[in-house]
Amino acid sequence: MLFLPTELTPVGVAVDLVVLTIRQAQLCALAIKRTAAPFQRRWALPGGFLRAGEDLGAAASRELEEETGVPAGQLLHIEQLATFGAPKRDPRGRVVSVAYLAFVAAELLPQAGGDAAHAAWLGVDALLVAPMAFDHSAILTMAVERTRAKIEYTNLATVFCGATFTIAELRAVYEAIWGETLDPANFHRKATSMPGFVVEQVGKRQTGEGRPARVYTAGSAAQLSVPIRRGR
Amino acid sequence: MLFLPTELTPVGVAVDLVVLTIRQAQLCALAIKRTAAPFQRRWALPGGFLRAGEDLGAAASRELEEETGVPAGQLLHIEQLATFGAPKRDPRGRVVSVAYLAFVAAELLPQAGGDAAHAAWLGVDALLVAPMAFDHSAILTMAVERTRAKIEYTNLATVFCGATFTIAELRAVYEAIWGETLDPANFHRKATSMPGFVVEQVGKRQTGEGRPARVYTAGSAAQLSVPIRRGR
DNA sequence: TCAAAAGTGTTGAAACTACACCCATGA
DNA sequence: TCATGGGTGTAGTTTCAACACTTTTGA
Repeated sequence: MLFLPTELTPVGVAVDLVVLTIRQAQLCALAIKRTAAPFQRRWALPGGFLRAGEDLGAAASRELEEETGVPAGQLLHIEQLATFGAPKRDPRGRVVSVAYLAFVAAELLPQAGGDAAHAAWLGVDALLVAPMAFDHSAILTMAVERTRAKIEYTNLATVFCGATFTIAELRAVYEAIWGETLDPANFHRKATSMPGFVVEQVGKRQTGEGRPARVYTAGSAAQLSVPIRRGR
Repeated sequence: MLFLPTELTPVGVAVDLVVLTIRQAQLCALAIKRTAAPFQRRWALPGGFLRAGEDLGAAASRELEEETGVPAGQLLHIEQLATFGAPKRDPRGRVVSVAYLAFVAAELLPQAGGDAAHAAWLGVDALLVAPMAFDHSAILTMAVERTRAKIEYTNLATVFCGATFTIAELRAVYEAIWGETLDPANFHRKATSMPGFVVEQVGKRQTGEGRPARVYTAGSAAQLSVPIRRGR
């Protein structure tokens, strides 16, 4: 283990982001349409190179704020997903990319699709059938799988809701991410009885027709003692 | 997103390994005693720099074989753990390290402690109380947590056993990794009734006193339909 | 009064824990 | 025959899915 930099091939270190939110009952990811070669006109994940003296997580947070305008904070989750480093993944040179996964509440996002037509929120299923730039389809696939698994045993689904939400809104998050419907009665019982999952607030809210629902905020239990289950 | 290499700080990309096995009913990791500065005489994880044109996973497998003599194959598991890239994690320069987690059956390992005194299998608890080189304590901590969680819902505990094993030997793996005892009767029922977890072989084996036990091999189900549970 | 969504009750099935008990071997 | 660990039986408890039913609102 001799040292830098003589024996080393030049390697670029990049950070790519899978930013997920829920729009129109669909799990959506932020995608950027490439305007230059390689992979011109294909969709790509937002990302960029690591800066001098910058921590990996800091680079990811910086990119997230640049692309969405949302500063790192409470109604937001960001975690490292995996690192992709196949020798030929970028035709221009050797680039190792550390992928991050972020969840953002839709209510925090600017109304429009972003700056011009080159950035868009696209449903992940639609995005995955189109060919994406680089190995970004593989990154997105892994991100969606991780997300589907993670909301089972953590309270991270609450991040997709705003600061306050009803149990039905929280259930809609699970249904959008898993693509299956859940029994409203059983989900309600489970969510409200799980210690630390959600915290009841004063007041009620009506979302369309029917009886108004109680309002909750996210609880403090990051790990759920009993998982929320998908179909078996 | 202009390109390489002008705007980039020189970054070294390394691969570090957490290699786990079970010895004397203890979860043990392979550690290397550093002989040079920095962190001279501290324990470090095995690792090295990524080579030109080499995939990350290939670099990890290569390091694993170099350090343990075990070629990548059946009785072995290796997966990416996480990437560590704090700016000051290596005092000699900027190094981003992709950590991998490997499980090896003890029976595959050479009998002695390895080549000389600078490599050793140490119990993870003992290793974690001593100060390690770089941020390797953090990497090892994450590896142990991942391992403890992962054997709950996958069949990876079988990797720590040899090609064939008894249910009691498999139970001993869980007990070593979790540091708690499990009910032999209930564990036996669960392991043998789980579809695809273990496959019964002809023959029996006696491990010390008592009735000889049936012999099994690992089944094909990577994910267990119902988790093996630790104490709640 | 009706439709719709929120929320509670109930029941039968399944899974789990704890532990009693039998089986097969060596000493 | 005793000690030891392998393996099966079983009873009480807990969890869960399914769905009936009540509550609260707007139209």
